Amino acid sequence: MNWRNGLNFGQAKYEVIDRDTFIPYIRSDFRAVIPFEILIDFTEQRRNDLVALLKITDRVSKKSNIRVKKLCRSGESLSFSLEKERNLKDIIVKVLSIKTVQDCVNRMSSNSRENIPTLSILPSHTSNYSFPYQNSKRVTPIFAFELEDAVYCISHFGWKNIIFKKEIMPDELTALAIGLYFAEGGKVTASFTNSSPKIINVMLDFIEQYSNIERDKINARIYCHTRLQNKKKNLEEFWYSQVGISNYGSKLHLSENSRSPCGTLELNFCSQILKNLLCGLIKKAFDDPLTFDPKNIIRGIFSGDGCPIQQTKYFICHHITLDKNYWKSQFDFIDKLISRHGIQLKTVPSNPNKIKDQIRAVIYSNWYTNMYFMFLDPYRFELINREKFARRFLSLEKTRLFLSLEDGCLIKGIDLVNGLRPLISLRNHDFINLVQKSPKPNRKYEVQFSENGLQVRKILQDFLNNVYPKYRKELENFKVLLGKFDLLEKNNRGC
DNA sequence: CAATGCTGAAGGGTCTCATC
DNA sequence: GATGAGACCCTTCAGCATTG
Repeated sequence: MNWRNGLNFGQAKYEVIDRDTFIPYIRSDFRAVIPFEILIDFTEQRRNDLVALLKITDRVSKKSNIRVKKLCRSGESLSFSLEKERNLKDIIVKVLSIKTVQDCVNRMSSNSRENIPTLSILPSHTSNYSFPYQNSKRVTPIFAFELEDAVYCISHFGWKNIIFKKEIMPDELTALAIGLYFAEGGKVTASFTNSSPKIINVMLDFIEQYSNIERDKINARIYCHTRLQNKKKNLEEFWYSQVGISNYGSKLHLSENSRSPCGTLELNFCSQILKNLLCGLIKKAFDDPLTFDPKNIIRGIFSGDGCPIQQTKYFICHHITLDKNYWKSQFDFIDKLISRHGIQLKTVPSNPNKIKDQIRAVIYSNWYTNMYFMFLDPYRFELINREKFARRFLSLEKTRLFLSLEDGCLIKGIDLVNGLRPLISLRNHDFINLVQKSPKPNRKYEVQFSENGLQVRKILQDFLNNVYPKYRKELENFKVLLGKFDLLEKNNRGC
């Protein structure tokens, strides 16, 4: 090769091809320098704090990668490491951009609700904890370059380049991912744990859509009951078929406590930058809640962390468990979303000064609110809770009565006090009117539906006849699927 | 309808060690 | 000194029961 001397000490060797392209000379420590004549096209001075965006092409395989590299002073030149590319024999480097560390850390601000610039939500530094960041420390800067429709990132001490799309759409998928990561995402590392393939798929879809992290490269591990320890292969095949992940840990994560028949999948994205991007999105949803459709975030949160609780025979409430240390901001976040639907969220215990250990946000919903909540479909991605909530609501006495009530039917006054008492609250909701038709002692009332009442009953009937059967069918299909992988339990505790 | 109490287990934090 | 990858361990919570 026709090496010619560099400008610096005559020791840097490289071959300049073009204004921005060169063949590097790779030293024994896998470092190479950027030719001075190329460097000065990008920056006026050789400072210590520069970061470069380089396109590195392997001339044998013709494959190229765009990578962010921190530049280091090396004598009078600036060098970068090619250790990561040490397997490539014949490479050519094109300099795309050079910026100062400060410029790489600067983030644009944006109030856009149409397309959210990735750089407006990506934090400038990684933190050792997730949103809401209380007691969290800034750990290391995240260097970011915008190029065409992508953002290339690396953390200062990291060696994994992450590529994001330049803009994130505030659509359904993003809102769901925000809710899901808020509920189930790792607090310290970028991880995600869940036993529902549907939920895992939403998260993976989001990550694949907006980053270069692909699902078949993600590390996963299966958490399951000890009785499944001989079925590692079945479990892996099941999860591969459902979410397309093939990279599993060498051992199962066994526990006597696991209940899911297909185990719980633990994903490790191995990227602080990804975790921080997701936290940035959650923060955006918190700071500027009108950006996202709240019902999709709610669906994420409830599918992940919520559960419908049948408190009494007549009453269903909804729990979301909060983190003991961060409950206040978590509560505010959920409350902000829920209140936009006119639903009231409360904390238990109601007096925060009495907090011993467990804090949860609860929706103490009356029948009417619960019906609205059911139509909102908060548990959309959690088959079991989704069916459970619908089944419990549809079996409530008041629901059954409302569905079976005929417009214009006559009822006895005595029944209003006993079995048909729920009619009074239906009247209070203005769904029906009770018109007295005969006097004491054998009072009779005629049930007259209001227009609103007829309409709501029709929606509810449609739900009972068309929507709820689908929930059940999905649950059945899931059991059949488990059977195919020989994972169906005889006593079937998980379902 | 609202709030508190209780208990086994579900889910998530933390550790280790090699690597950059 | 931070990150990535893997493995282990323990704290917080789901869901019901009871009381206000």
